[in-house]
Amino acid sequence: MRLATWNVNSVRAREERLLRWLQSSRPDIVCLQELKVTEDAFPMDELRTLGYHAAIHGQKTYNGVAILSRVEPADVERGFADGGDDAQARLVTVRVSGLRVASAYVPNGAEVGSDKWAYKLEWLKRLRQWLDRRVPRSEMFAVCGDFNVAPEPRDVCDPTAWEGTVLFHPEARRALDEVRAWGLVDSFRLHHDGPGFYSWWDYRMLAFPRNQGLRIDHVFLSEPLARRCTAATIDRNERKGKQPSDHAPVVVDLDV
DNA sequence: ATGGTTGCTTAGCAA
Repeated sequence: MRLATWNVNSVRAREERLLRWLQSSRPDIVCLQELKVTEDAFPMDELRTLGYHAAIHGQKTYNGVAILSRVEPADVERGFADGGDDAQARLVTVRVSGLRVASAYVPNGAEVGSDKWAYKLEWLKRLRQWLDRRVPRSEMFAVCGDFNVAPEPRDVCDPTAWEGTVLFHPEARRALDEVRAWGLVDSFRLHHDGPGFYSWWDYRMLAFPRNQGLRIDHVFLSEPLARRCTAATIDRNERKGKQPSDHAPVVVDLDV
């Protein structure tokens, strides 16, 4: 089974590329982030033609997440449902093919010290609490998405320059560590050790051709599922060409 | 400190 995550940065702007990529990569399950549309504007008919169902948590203009799957999903859950502020559409969860899968769009945080920064740290804390409350560690579980945090120096093109920014800040890394301490395995690092692997490159300053990126998109797996992960890749090719997203898809293969 | 780019929405925000 092939599982992928991709921040498409507007599903309308990326519709053609998304459809083309689905046909070439043939994933069974795809977590999408930054749809920037409500559910009624989601290109459901086109995706159905390619054989996908979709669980959508949409929002106008900002955010918006979805999970595409070849098998019809069950138990669709939107947001944390923890009694806190769920106004921003950043989390959707399904059960499908014996797995539980979550698509997450962690807040960017704008600027260290801002309200949005506080919201980012709080959101990661709520994600850990949600895992504690809702997901048994024995489950085959994957939480995939744009975490807007690079875990380690090897995940950053220039760690010294990026140190202390919202994407590579000690507090954000600690908050992500707390999420992972639930018992999540970074699938990409099961298969690749070195630096130089990134999933996001700024549109500006020729960041992509210079490979000045960060690895902020992740597929985190529960222990039972991590044991079945046979491959993990970042599809750099999808960042090339006309009108790419600023993020590349991350793809894992699972022996399930 | 600022700028560089893209997307959504209509000059400015978010990333």
